[in-house]
Amino acid sequence: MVPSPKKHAPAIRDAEATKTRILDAAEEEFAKGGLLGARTESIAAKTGVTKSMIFYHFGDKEGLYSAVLERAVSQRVASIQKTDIHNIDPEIALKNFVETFLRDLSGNSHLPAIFFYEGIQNKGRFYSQIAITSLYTPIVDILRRGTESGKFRDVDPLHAAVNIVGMCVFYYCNIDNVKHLWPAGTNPLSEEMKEMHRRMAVEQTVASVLIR
Amino acid sequence: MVPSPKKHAPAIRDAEATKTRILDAAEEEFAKGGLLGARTESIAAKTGVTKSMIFYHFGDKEGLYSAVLERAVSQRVASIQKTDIHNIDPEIALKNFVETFLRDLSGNSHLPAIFFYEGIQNKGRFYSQIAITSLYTPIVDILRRGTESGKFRDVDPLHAAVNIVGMCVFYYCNIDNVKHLWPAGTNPLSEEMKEMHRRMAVEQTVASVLIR
DNA sequence: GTCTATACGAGGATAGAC
DNA sequence: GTCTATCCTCGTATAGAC
Repeated sequence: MVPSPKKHAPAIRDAEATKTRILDAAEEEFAKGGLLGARTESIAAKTGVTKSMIFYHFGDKEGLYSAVLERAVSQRVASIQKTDIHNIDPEIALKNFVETFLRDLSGNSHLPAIFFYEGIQNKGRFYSQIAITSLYTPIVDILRRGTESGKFRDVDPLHAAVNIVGMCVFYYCNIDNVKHLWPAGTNPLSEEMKEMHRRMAVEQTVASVLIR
Repeated sequence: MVPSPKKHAPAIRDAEATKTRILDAAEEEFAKGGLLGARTESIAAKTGVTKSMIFYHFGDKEGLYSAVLERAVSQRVASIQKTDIHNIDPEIALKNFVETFLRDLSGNSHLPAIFFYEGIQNKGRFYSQIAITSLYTPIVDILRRGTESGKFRDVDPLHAAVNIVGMCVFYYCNIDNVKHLWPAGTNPLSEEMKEMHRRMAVEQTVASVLIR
């Protein structure tokens, strides 16, 4: 008796679910290698579908990439809008913003690397213009208010904002690099470590601009 | 009369000079795309020699990559050894270290991106273990001394050090991303801008850990 | 909507002339 | 030590069956 050629069980036919699964896997892969380094093959493998599905749903690799960025940015924007950054006290506003930003990152730690890659590899060709504005503008505004009110030092708000973001995201961008600083076995993405990083980053951010 | 087939004038035969030119071009290329994204072809083009020369002199792409990292790290180490980081006053030591680090970077602004890539793409497989130690150990030591002496806040020295490095290098890692924050035409790598960044980063670094 | 099979281009690496 | 020509693998993308 001829054994029926066992093919892959064609998974449940649910376009939206498949798209989401692909997006999640892609996010992970793009975070590792950027648009250039990501392999559609390995995204497919992670997702559990075939490569063709990626092209079916997203056209081409760049289409998938754009979709990932788009989803990420809209989440960011939504989160910012829920945050109280217009508090009269600029110190509280700054604290709120950074705190929320870091909580978002600890929930999805792939994003810093993705946007980093986007800037360096593609020079922001795809999206980061918007992402940048939505991230930096609030910080710059808060810093200006802080300086005017006399609570913050007389910093250059643009440079200060860039440096603050750097302080917040570097840890997540460099996990595999910096993890060797801690004893072997320490998980830099454990809740404890992420919370510790958040606490330190918030403290240092505020201290870095406050009048002393 | 038959025109002699004009070939490329085989450049001056100077192995060392050629190797250096290749290394310089490679540094630039690796800074843009990391080991994965760099194209031997375009390194060769920048250098003005053919692809084969790369393989002749460095064996393969990874060999070239290692050579670039090696050169960079040895420069870093040499620079650190010339810096007064053992000053009795931890504030001065920290200022010295960061100031020197940033001056080095402004002289070769490719390095942050290269080491960033190395960490994220190759997980430090090639070199950064050493690079990391040579960079972070001094900072951590200074922070410990500062906390013990009561001049610095009671920070977690490892997290604080990571955040400080992030504050210093982020600007250089993200030039093409953040440059849109300034008026069009502003050159983020001009001496004025680099100096401004250095001043702000030093100030913020010190303020971020100092008792207030 | 999902799979298999395959075309095709890009890029790392080698062979061999000069 | 440098160049030209070529090989071969890998990875994006498409065609077509189910």
